[in-house]
Amino acid sequence: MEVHAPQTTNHAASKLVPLLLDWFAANARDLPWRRTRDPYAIWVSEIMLQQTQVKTVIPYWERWMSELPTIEALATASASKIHKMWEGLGYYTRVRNLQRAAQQIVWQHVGKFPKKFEDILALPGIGRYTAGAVSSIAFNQPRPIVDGNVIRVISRVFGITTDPREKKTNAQLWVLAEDLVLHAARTARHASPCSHLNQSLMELGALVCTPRSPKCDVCPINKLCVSQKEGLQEQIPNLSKREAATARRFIAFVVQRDGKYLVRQRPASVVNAHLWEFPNIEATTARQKSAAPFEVFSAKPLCTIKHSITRYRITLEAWRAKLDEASSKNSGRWLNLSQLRKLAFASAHKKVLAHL
DNA sequence: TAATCGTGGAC
DNA sequence: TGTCCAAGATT
Repeated sequence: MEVHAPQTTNHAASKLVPLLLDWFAANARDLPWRRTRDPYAIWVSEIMLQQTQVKTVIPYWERWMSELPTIEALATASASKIHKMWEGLGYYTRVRNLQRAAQQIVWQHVGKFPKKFEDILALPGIGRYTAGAVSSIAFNQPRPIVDGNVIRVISRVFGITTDPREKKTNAQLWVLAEDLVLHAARTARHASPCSHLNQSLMELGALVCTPRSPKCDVCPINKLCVSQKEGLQEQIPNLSKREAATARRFIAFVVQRDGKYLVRQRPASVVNAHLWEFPNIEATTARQKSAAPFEVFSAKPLCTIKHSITRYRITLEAWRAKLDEASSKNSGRWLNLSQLRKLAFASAHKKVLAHL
């Protein structure tokens, strides 16, 4: 077999790949989705893991695979069920795209998860990273991946000091990641080399090559690492700083009548779309105060929840309140506690619910 | 392209 | 305790 790989990085790849594969074989965590090669199960794990820590995902993934063990089961599940199963994970568009993709697989691929990279990439909610992850992990195909871990590991090893989010630098990272996985594909010493090479980069980033205080002394590739040699571990990756968070305050109204509470479902195309909440308004200055159809009657708030959504630091005060019948327009539903607990609530409002 | 989308872990 | 940020995708 003739292989025409770029000369520049092939040398580095030939040294890095065996070190990474050996390290992964000895140090990989026993994560539940690593006990299967079912592409559906691996796909679900990848969607859940987007911007979400492993520790958080594990119980969600276990529950999901128990309740919705097949693509067919997901494709036909109710919207309320999939939202409830995702409750607390955040980025709720993910779960709707997951189901849309399952339905697309049923129509277009006879219910069987596609193996062709372009078909995987065409599914809703699957971008370049996730397509590469499922291709390599489930099917051992030599497709590169670049996630937050890989950005850190590769940019440190190769001493890349430019911002990895810049187009040019990002493209460079994908090329380097591809060099590595292509080299792994030619390695006969390990089973599933593409799967394990890609996972080794992420695992190394998660366990050793961490954002702060990387454990360079136990790193399997420290002798090849430019950052380690030059002491640039804390400078790389060179990410620009985030915008400072903005404070916002919301008032939620807990209205009770005959053992039932008034709740509403958030509309599409807003934060926490489709999730349930107690009626609320954003607190503004007294001068601009908007007329709320509620009259607060308790002297103290029921509870005060502090949380953050993207770049907003939010304080949510929940008050017992009466409905102003004159101005109320039947916006919401009256449900008892048992019924409320079956709905998917936005996280802050779920905490309010816990106080009732 | 840059902004947006959630939440909780970790230090 | 505030800050960063975690197996990104979409618009």
